[in-house]
Amino acid sequence: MGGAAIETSTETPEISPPSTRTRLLGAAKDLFQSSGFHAVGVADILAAAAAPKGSLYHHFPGGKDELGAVAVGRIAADVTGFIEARAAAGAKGAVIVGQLAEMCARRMENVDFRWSPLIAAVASQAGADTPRLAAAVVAAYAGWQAQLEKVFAGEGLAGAKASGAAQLSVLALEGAVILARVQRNAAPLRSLAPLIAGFTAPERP
Amino acid sequence: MGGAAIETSTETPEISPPSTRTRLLGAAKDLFQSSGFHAVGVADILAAAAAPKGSLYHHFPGGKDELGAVAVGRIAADVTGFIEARAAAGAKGAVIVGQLAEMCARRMENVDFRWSPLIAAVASQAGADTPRLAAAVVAAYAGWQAQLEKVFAGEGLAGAKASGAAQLSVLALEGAVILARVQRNAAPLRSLAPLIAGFTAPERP
DNA sequence: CATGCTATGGACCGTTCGGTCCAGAGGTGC
DNA sequence: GCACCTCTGGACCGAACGGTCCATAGCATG
Repeated sequence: MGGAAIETSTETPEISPPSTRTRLLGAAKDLFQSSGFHAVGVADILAAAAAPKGSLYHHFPGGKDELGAVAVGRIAADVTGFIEARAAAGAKGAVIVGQLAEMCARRMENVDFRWSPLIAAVASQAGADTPRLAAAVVAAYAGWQAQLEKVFAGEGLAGAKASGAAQLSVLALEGAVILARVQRNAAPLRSLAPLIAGFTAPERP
Repeated sequence: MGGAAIETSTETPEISPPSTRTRLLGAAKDLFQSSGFHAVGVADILAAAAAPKGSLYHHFPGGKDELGAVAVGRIAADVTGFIEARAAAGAKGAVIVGQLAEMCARRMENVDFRWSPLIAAVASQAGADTPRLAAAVVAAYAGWQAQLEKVFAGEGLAGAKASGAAQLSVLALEGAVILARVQRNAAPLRSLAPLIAGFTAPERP
């Protein structure tokens, strides 16, 4: 394990070793998105990350729950970053959602629909026994929605309308991902862009 | 593989013992919708149904997988029946979807969002290790979509448009259920009716 | 009554689960 | 050198998992 490289790209204000912890998170992200939370065992994550058990519980004393929560946070941050970048580039909200959907579609097609982006697969499994995971999921959805709402508002939609459009975007994306995965067909994802565009179009006379 | 002829065995075709098999199915339906597939153990189902283990594997030799598949078939049939009834009564597609959403909203509010209708919670967990469950989920979505498509077509929408509207209805319902559950707020569900209505409104001249 | 079949009641099984514990490697400051 | 700390490696654990097995209860038949 080369310890020379230092990645400061992530948060963790303290000294942050890039190696094991990062690999654990990467493996967790990938596996949770592939199979959901309950279907993945810590042994699977450990194997994928080539890490021993002790390391996991050293870096994540909260165990699987905490690992899942942080992983969801990372996934959410990926999406958040994408939205932010596109918004900064001046893209309209409907376009951003369309690009997000197209990205999801491509990635799912590439792996034969054995994996799905976003967190729908995890969202429906967070319960009282996994408080941190549940909180992370709530935060992720709230974050996306708030961000999109700002974008929509920025392009002139009235408050309630912007909020509704943001909510619709998130729910449609998650629903489309589920449907696409089950049907092994990206069509639902590709139907989103015109839908959002229509919803956010200026009022009809 | 296509059709996925899941034997839903509608309503006790033989001598009807209202007993063990029915209780098992009811418990399975409820628990899977509450917590998803992997999070529920057969012991939980057994306890909720007050049935011994032997009975489960007598009635469902395929084990948990088969039980889940049949349970999903029942859930799907419930919804199918509702759509059929409303359609027969002459309701428009958009209205039916709105009523479905409102029904979901009410039920989720009643149990403080600890339970969700439909099968989103199960859909994202069906994998290669649960072939029957996966097939049942596919069949459920396909069934709803086909049924709604027929309703939309019946009220004058062109083929592609009717198909799109049906797909949108299903994906939006599932997405809204997930979002509503996570946020503990039925607002996403209540935003659906106008959305579908707008989408299926007659083309502007 | 004897037979045969379905359904039930649990004891029991091997596996896998998430989690704990501790010995020690490797670095850093005194 | 020594003490101290973070991090790694993996043996180990009790509990829970899904599933098998069989004795037998109930109830139709011959």
